[in-house]
Amino acid sequence: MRLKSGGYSVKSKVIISGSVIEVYEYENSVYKGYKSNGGRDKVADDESKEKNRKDTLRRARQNLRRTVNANVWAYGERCLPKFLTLTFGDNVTDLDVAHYEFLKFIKRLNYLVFGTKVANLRYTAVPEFQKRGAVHYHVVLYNLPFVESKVIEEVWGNGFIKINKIDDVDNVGAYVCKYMVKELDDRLRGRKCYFNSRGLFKPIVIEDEKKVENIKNSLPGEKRTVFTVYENDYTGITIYKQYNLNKSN
DNA sequence: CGGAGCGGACTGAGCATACC
DNA sequence: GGTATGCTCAGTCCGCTCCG
Repeated sequence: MRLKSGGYSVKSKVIISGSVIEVYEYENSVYKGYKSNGGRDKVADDESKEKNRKDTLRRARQNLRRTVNANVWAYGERCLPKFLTLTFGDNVTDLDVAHYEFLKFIKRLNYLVFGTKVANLRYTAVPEFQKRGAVHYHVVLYNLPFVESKVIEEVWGNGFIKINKIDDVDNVGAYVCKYMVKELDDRLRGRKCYFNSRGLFKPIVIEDEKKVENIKNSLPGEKRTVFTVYENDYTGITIYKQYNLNKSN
């Protein structure tokens, strides 16, 4: 349905992130492509701020999950995805210092593996504060060929590392999200709570009514992992279903 | 010399935020 | 659920240093 503002309305939506397929069905049509006066022109009060932060964190987690699922296992048999945990030996608590070291590490590892300064390494990283206050990183490497963990530890050079291949996790995105800070930490206020390399695959969003219908009809019921109904101020009663084609029965 | 790695300048993608 | 805004930071290019 076209709207006079040039926008259109959507009743249902499908988002495909790798093997994970999400289906949204809205009670109220959702308008897209219209002009709104969103944006910022004043500072929110404390109560709104709290709400905004929770919103931000929820969305960040959602985007993180989708991005990871859209990229994991997307780079062929020879570059299977790996989990990497980077820990600082020294008690590095400053995010700027940590990020700086992290970026240098990515550059070195990229150079070692691909023999070029062009950034080929594809990754997603989530910083986390440990109990002792030190920063450490959970990284998903999407296209790293086999490298001995001893070598990676040398390249890191800031402490110890742990690397695992990812094989028996159905929903890697959800798994990584667990590492993302639960409550938005003050130390991460206004900062990125995860970051990606450029050039990653993006989740595919389908809004065309016929295509959505076709997909809905072809989804195998036994692969459904989530079914929830919730109410939202803007979409009304919303039905959410999630399928994972990797789900083992 | 040449490989490895750092860092500065520039640029644009995308994250956090605010509001509908 | 959506969009708009602001701005940080990741990628690129490339020159420099260090060190064998």
